[in-house]
Amino acid sequence: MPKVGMEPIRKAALVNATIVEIGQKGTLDVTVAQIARRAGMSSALAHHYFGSKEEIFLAAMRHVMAIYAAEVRGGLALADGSDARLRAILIASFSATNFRRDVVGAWLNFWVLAQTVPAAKRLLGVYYRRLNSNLLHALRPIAGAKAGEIAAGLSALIDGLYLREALATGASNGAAAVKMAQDYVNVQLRDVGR
Amino acid sequence: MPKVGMEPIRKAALVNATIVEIGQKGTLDVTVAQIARRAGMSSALAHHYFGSKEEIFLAAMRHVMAIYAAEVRGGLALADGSDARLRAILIASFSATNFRRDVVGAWLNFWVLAQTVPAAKRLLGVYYRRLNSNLLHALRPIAGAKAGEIAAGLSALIDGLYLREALATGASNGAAAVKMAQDYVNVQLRDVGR
DNA sequence: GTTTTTGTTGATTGACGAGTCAATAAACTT
DNA sequence: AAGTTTATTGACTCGTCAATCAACAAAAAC
Repeated sequence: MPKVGMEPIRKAALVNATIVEIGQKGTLDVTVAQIARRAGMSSALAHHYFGSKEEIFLAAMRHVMAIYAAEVRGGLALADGSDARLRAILIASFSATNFRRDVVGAWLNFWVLAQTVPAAKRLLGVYYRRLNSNLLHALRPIAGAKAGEIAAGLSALIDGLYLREALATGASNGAAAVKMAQDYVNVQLRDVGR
Repeated sequence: MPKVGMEPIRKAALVNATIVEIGQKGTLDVTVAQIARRAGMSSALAHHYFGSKEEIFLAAMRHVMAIYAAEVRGGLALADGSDARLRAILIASFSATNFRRDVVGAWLNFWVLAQTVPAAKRLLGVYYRRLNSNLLHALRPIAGAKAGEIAAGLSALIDGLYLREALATGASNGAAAVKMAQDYVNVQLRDVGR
């Protein structure tokens, strides 16, 4: 019963299934068959649309990052002033969509993937550069010369908070993470002199 | 040419080879044969001594953590006063032995392993609890009520710095990491009022 | 000096999984 | 209506790898 125009639907389903599967299993060691099954199709079809497992992984990674980027952009568009901009970035980083357990689990595994697969590394590089640029833009007016240092520390802290979330057993708590990151910035700024 | 008393030597060689292999390849996807080959023996012998691949991984993880714990203990033994204790922990965390690229790469992969293998998760739990207890012990006298919060932030920051190191391309720089972590503490303390 | 323990490996087994292929069928094109 | 494109899958290939086994050798124990 082939309906035409399935490609984007199938691809999207596979991408979502990949994120859930990797995040839930907590490893990149998921089979194409498992992903395809979760997405409601045969593994042959998954190969048909993506060509290889690696491509599936990269598409999933791209998707996670795209969602994140969109959310940041959305928040930033409404933010007025440096403090608000900073806050918007943090809120997006730990939002319900991005800070969900399985998504964070997927992130952790994409980090690992980036160690092996150049394309994944490039993707991650894009993310880091964008985050840094966003942070700098928000910080420079209020932190001056120390903006660079604070941005570096903050982004490391964000990564660390993600890592903890991936391993935590309790319910995930984005608000607490935002609070901790925000506190870091506040204290650093107070040190600079507002 | 079987010399007797090989067991501990072989096991140690396998553990080291495992860390290097995982760290260098940047993935848990290393075969027993690769590890054994690097350690100068057949894969059958590796199985003979450890029983399974998982046991080899766990032994390697235990080893990395044992080295780290020993180094912290060593530093702490010489440290006089809270500031010195804190400093000792940070220096050990980013020392040349523990902050080596392949070791950090192995760490990252052990994090992933902990998502799947309960025994690995337990091991990591031990590490976290010990780190937290060490940090609290050093911080309580100088940070009072805020000690818990600072310890949590600091350990997340340490994790984040490890993560960056695992992904960084340039030469590893433990001193910079120590500086950043130390700065975090300093600023937080200044906020509390010394 | 025979038996047992310890060390060691090449060869084999058995499972699993990525990727391919041939076949089937609905839907568009002309 | 014939031909082409798109969707879809079951069956198969081929490689890889963890784990086991049988066999051999040196030391230690008896």
